[in-house]
Amino acid sequence: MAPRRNTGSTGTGRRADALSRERIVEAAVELLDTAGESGLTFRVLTERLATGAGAIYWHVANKGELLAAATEAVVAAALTAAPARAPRTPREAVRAVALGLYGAIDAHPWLAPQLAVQMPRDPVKSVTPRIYEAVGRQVRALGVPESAWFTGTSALVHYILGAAGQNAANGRAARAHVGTDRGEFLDSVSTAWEALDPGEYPFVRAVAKQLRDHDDTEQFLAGVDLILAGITALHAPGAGASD
Amino acid sequence: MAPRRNTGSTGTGRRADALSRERIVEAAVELLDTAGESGLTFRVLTERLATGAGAIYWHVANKGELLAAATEAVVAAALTAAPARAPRTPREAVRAVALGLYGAIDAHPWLAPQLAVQMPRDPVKSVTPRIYEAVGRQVRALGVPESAWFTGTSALVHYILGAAGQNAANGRAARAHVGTDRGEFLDSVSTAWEALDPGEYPFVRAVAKQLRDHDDTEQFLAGVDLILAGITALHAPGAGASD
DNA sequence: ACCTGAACACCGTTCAAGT
DNA sequence: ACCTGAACACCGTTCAAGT
Repeated sequence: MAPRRNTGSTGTGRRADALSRERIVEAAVELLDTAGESGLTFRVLTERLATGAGAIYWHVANKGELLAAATEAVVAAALTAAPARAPRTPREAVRAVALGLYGAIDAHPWLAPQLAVQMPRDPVKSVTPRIYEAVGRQVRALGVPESAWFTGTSALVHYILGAAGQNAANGRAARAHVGTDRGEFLDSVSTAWEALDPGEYPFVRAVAKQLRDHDDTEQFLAGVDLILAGITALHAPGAGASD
Repeated sequence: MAPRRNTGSTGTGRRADALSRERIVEAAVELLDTAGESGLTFRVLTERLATGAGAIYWHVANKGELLAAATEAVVAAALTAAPARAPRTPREAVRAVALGLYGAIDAHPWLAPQLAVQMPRDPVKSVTPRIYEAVGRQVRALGVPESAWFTGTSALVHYILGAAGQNAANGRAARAHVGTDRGEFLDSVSTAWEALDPGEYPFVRAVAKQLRDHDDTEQFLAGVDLILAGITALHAPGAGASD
């Protein structure tokens, strides 16, 4: 049963700190950021907001809806934020949007699984069209034929979500090893890869040192460039290749 | 505390249906496939295997380890399975590996979030090196310089996981709408996209019909081809472009 | 209209006890 | 060495009752 929502004017004074869907979502994001997905609990949310469980359920149908709202709030903010430097070419514009999403997922690691699950769940109201619109506009600006728009955009979106998700999980894994930062963590993985069986894992051993030396963000952008190069190589023989 | 494991010879006759880590993992996969991730519960696992909870905990440290073991079993099988037609070129070989992973995630939708979380968690024993090895060997066979191996391989892996994850979530979402198959589901999404605000979502509206008409697997392979084209465009001016 | 908080059904995990 | 099953702490959700 869907809960009733704030239907508008309650007439007179509400307390300044009155409970609202907005405040609940805000508190949820804070909790997710500081304590991770398993840290978001109706009990601690209840304490933080100094209410009862029922109060939250009056504003929000269930935990899934709360997670969806938290996801949408954070992604909307990330897509709205202007890039540090105004992009001068379509390629730069694609990179900027990609970096914006990558950064948001890096800052809020709980976003990654959430986006994967939620994007198709409600593909209309949810965050999906926003992401496709933001990325797709820049693909269109590349000057490739319309038939290439959808393929190029969804390839980019899938790559961005996949790469950012792995990066976020890397951060979680690094944090799990006490006293280890991301660099040391990748270092130890690289060492372990070098020790794998040469017969079974020749390739992994060969790239182990590239894993050690790589910079996450650079690597991410290199992947974006690969897809961009593919888009312009398969389409648009003349235009759009400048940068 | 890590549980003790089966240390080997118990001497004499065990029951033919004796509990074992293998049987537990097998039952877990079955449960995940039929009931989804939320369907895997120690209680129903306990019933299915006709034991007590403690028995399972003797073989498996906790639920996370059980999920990791289930993931590895399924992915290993998918990577080992020979493709229907022997690939004749490096590009075909990349496509075959990509399709294998895509198909495994499509058949076992719970794999997608599991892979995202688990790959970095134990990047040595776990499934990660297997996937990188399988994909990377074919990238190497493309004939591009060694400096391009890692970037190209991780771009492909991230894309594959991202795309397969979205596809799996699409399936879940479609199944959630009663009496709706994947095609009807995408149809309704496409219609909804066409109804979005023209000022805010011009791009999404423009590609709505391509969303309706597309074939999931074709679309996935088109993305793989985009990355392959990018790899050969940015590297290997001479070799590797035949197909 | 909005909130309280006890109660319910369910979950992963532990552990003394058995064989 | 391997298994039993009651018990524990915790979770999301409901709902009669208050204001």
